[in-house]
Amino acid sequence: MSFERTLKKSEYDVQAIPLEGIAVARYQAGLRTEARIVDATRSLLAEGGLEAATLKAICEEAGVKAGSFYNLFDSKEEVVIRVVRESIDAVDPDPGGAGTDTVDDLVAAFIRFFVEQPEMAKVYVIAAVNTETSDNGARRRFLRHHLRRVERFADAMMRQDRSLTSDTATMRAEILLGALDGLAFRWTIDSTFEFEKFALEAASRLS
Amino acid sequence: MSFERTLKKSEYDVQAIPLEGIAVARYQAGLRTEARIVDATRSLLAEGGLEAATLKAICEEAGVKAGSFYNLFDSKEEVVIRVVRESIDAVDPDPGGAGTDTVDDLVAAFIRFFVEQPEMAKVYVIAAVNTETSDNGARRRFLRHHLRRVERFADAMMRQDRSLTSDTATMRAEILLGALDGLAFRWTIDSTFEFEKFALEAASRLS
DNA sequence: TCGTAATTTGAGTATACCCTCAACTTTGAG
DNA sequence: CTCAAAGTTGAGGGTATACTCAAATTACGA
Repeated sequence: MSFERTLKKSEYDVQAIPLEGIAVARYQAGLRTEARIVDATRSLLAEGGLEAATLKAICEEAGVKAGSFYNLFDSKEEVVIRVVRESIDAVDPDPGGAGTDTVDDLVAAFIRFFVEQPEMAKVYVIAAVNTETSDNGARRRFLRHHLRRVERFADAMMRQDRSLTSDTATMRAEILLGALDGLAFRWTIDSTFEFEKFALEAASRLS
Repeated sequence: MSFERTLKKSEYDVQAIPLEGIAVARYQAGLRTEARIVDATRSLLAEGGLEAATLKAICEEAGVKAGSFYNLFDSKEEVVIRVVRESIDAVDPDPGGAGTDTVDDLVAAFIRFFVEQPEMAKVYVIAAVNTETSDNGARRRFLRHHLRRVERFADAMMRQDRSLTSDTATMRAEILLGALDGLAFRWTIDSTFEFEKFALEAASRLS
């Protein structure tokens, strides 16, 4: 077992940024292929979830052979996580992190992610649950993402109510996010569940 | 595609109960084997989750060959679901359904399931999420189980507060269960999360 | 134009899984 | 004791998966 790992092309910024002393020149062809693979993955995930996004399907959709895929990515998981993260970021009410978002904004963004991109949301849930035992790195990424979100919710709560201490705000944020996650999960089991209505009700009771 | 399906031995009550006109006599050997398979599955699930409970592992642990397994069960899923269900029933505060359980009882039972049988709880979550697209029967089973639970929570809430209407009680029950599920999910990602503390806090805010 | 290095190929490896089935052995009621 | 039915065997079918690599091809800076 080695602690080093090969850095893949896709991990470098566009156009040859040196990293750890190693420069990698990117060709246009490679960048385009990378984009096609990411697009193909996004489309497959949005259409049929994780089940549909097999390596074979991704490569066919992207018009690429498996070898090319692995020239650019370390694993299938890598591209899946990247796509899911991009999808979440796409509904962020305050991408710049200016600290101006309200609790309502954040709740609305959460709801929007699940309502507008249900398959992607399910992938997120499944990946988060499945990841636990096996991949430690992925698990930590999910945790970090969650903690950032808790912090933003807590900050928004404190901006709204100056008398809140940081601790109680964090606790309330965890509970509100827990409820939202749970209701979203509820909805993945039964798509007739009125997720939005319940989520808004929960938010009003918990913030 | 056929709408009929073969009934397996394990689906009959012990000792030859006729069902749909077909009687099946059970031998002691078969009953013992069935028990060994269920025990092996429970032990593997509790130890290493779904990942550990492969057919091969189950058969080895039970000291049985694959053919024997399939003489008794239709599929691996069948025995897994049975074990998970039994585990949930094992912490039921009111197994008889006498209608005497309080909200606190139900919350405590929920917490106990996750704290005492974490791996089993994860299996429950994973199975519920994964099941969605593929197996429709399993999905409906999970949904039915959830709805029963909502009903029990709602009933307990109404016993506690006579002024509650059935609708608002149901809504509150859904939200409380959502929060509990979400917090449990949160805890599967990070085992240092103080699940019990947050769950109790959520319960006090939501009931 | 040249040569290095990025990219692509695609057949193949490795592996894991659930499940089947025809032949054989054991059970236990009558 | 008999014998039909229950139970058992275990090799292997079928299918899917993610991933590898040596060799061929292409891009593009110098």
